[in-house]
This record gives sequence, structure tokens and C-alpha cells, in this order.
Amino acid sequence: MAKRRSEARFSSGEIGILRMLWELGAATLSAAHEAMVGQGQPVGYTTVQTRLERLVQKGAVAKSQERPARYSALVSPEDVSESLLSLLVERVSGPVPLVAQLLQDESLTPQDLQEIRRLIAQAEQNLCGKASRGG
Amino acid sequence: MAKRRSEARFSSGEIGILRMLWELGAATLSAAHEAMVGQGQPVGYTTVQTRLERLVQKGAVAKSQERPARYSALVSPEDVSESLLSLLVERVSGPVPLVAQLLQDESLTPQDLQEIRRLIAQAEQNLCGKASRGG
DNA sequence: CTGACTTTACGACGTTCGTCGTAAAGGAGG
DNA sequence: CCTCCTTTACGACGAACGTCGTAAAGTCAG
Repeated sequence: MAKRRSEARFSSGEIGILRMLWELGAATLSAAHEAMVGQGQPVGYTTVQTRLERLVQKGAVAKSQERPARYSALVSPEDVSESLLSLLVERVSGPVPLVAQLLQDESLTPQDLQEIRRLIAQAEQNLCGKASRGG
Repeated sequence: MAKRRSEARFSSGEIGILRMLWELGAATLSAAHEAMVGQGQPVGYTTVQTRLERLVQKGAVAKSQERPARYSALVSPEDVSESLLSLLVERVSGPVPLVAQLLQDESLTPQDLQEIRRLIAQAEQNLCGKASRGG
């Protein structure tokens, strides 16, 4: 399998567009614009158009051939956070301090913590498996 | 205490400079340049100068008055990751999925996992404290 | 076909960033 | 004082983005 080493970096404005697309699944330009505005992002119609087009050029968004063209995201939230996260991990600090900062988030619930514990157990399993399989 | 709500966003190039400064503590332009180059970042002398100056203008780096001026970082790695992390948390996914991705990192050691467990326990303490204090 | 509304295509302008070149200012050696 | 090397100050240029305006093309009620 050819791992998609998409070095694509997204700006905060582009991320706003992607987020909207992830929520709607797919949207026409006008729907996208309305969503952005309704979402408390006062932005011009053509601005949304430009951002969408530039994202299409970058290969991060698909545009259908139908009449009112429908745009849909080709990248997942994971792809986006992966690029930012790897930048942080490689050039700012290791994964652990980053997790520590995430854990500072005030909106975390006890359930979240529980979930993260589960995730860790899983990661441990993974590590052990790898280790016993000889790297 | 006035918490520095610095909304400063740093680009990957600027982060490269900051990282170097964090390592050296403080450096003159020439030292900085050598460090960057030696670090496998083939970049021109004046490029480093410009990046440093722009960082000074942004208030992220200090420049001394000595003759060969010494530059030093005014922002911490935490400040930098905070801005990127909050962008991710607010517009891409919550803290949990982010932690999950960080946990995917292949370089994580069992010790790291252990440390993270400790961090979670701490976060839980924090939550409880807050809750019982009527937050 | 015609006018009105929707959807697209293009082009513009300002800012930030990446990358430098070049010229001016300061000292060290003769 | 003059020359050479280091340290600074400025200015340039292109690519990426944020933000739109305006014009061209399509579509649909009369």
C-alpha cells in the first residue's frame, strides 16, 4: 500500500472550510456559504468560492460535474491534524508533552479521561505485539 | 497574573528558528545560521536574519543591544504548541481524537505510556478538585 | 425570445512568509 | 587613514492566503 505522504499544509481558513464540509458531507457553493455564515463565520460568498477552488486545486476537495457543483472533502480530519501534529512532534516537543497539554483542556470530562485510558491500553497492546514480533 | 493570551501563529519556518533558539538558549546571527545549517537546514544567511527580525517584530524573540546582537526566544514550546493545538481542538476534532493520534506515534516507549497514565491521574485529580469546589 | 436569478470564472489587492542580494556601518590590522 | 571582514539594515520578488468585485454563462418563468 502506498502511504499517502501528503505533505499538504492547511491554513486556518482552509480548515474552516474543511470542517464545514465534514459536517455537511457535501455541499454546493451556496449551501457552503450559508453554513459558514450560520456558523458564525461572517465571510463573503466569493471568498468561500475562492477557498473552495483553491482547496480543489490542492486536491483536498472534490468538485462534481453536476450543475450546481457539489464539493466534498477528500481529506479526513485525521489527515489535517496529522500534518500539524507531526510538525509539532518533530520540531517543538515530543508526543508526551503534547498529550500533557491536551490534558489541560478544561472541557475534558471524566468519560474522556476514561476513553484515553482505553486508548493507552490499546497502544500498549500494540507495542507489545510489535516488540514480540521482532520490530 | 495576566495570562499571555498570545494569539500568535507561527509558520513552520519560524518554528524552525524558535527550535534552534530553544536549543542554544541565545545566539548571535552567525551562530544561529551555523546551527541551522549544521542542523541539516540548508538556508541562507540573510534568510535567517530576516526570519529572526520578523520574529522580533512579532514579539516572539528578543534582541540584545550588544555588538554582535544576541537573539533569544520569548515564547516557550508550550506557547507554540498551544496555538496550533487549540486550532486543532476547536476546528478539527476534540482533544480525545488528537490524543489518540499522538498515541499512534511509533516512537512512543512503554515509559512514555506510563508517564501519560500519570498525567491522566493528575488531570482527574484536577477535575475532581474543581467539581467539588462547585465549578 | 427576454428578463431575472443562480452559478461560475477571473482578476485584483493587501499581508505574511520564504529566500535572498546588496549596500551601509563597525572594528581589527597595517 | 585605508582596507578587509563581520554585523546590520533594507529592499526585492514570488508563492500562498484572505477577501472580494465584476463579468460571463446557465437556467427557468413568462
